[in-house]
Amino acid sequence: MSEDAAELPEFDLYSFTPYRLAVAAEKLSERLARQYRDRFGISIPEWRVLVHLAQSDDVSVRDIEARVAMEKSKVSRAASRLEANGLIAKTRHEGDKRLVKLRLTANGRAMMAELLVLANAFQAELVAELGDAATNLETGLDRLLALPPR
Amino acid sequence: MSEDAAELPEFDLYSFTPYRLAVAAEKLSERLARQYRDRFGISIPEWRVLVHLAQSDDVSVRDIEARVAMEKSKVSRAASRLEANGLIAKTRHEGDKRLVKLRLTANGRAMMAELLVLANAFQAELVAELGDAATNLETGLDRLLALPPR
DNA sequence: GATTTTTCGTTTCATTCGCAACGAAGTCAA
DNA sequence: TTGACTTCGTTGCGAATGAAACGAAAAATC
Repeated sequence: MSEDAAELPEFDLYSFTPYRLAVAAEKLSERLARQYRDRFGISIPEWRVLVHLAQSDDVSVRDIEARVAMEKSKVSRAASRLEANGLIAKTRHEGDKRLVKLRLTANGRAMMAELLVLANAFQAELVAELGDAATNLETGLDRLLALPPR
Repeated sequence: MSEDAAELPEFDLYSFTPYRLAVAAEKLSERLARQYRDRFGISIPEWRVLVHLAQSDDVSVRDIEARVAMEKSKVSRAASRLEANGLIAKTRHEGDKRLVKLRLTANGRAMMAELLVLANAFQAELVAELGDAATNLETGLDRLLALPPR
């Protein structure tokens, strides 16, 4: 008997965790990115650099690469744009001349003062929207982020 | 008195949910993408198209755009690559000639037979790795994905 | 102290992306 | 019918991306 095409294994995209996670992340990112863009004219990579600089001054590109999960070329380009826009200053490290020191300018600090308030509000609103599930989500993310790379 | 730079609001990047979610999603995606690439030579957009085609045949670009959360241009280009590689066939819809009908070729089906097994194994392994937290994560994602867009 | 190795940040290159514009096809309304 | 409007999929364009190559500087090795 001539057979139909073989059956494929069962698989449900909508319960596939990597897919769900990607869609959820994109959803939040887009929501947030819209705020940054509209209010401050910055992108997500730029946002990450700025946030890290707000937490600790005089950081190198390498530091940021390690701490905010971004390729160094991405960091480098984001930093250049931020410098061009007068939000950060780039100077050479005195001791080790390979390193760059990134630091918020006065303008940058002023902007971050606004931006961080907004970010905190975003987080609070999100937690409120999620209700009970907020705790579940964070527990899951904790565990996931703690998984060894492979 | 000349004042130091004003204090910035407290903000912790590592407890900021959009950031955590983005990093987690990227972590899983990368892990998965490596498998696809190494074993089958396909990208994530191509993967999404293929998976949807495995679930329901004769789909249009518009359908995929709606169901797998991808821009139509991304779908279109992914489909073109897949066609060039002989994994799917593109034909015009008979009734409405604007539409394209996408369908797995025999080669495509054969590959998906393998690929889907791998995907299921990936999911199972992930759940095992997450342990209890797997349920938490899914509950959180359910709620997050159900949030109205804004 | 000279020379190999490593680290740091930038830049080049090819690819991919999102957005807008487009032609083709279908729908709707006068 | 005819003309306006919408929908579908592709493509052109400029921007962004990751990977690799690069020069400069520091560290390690001999």
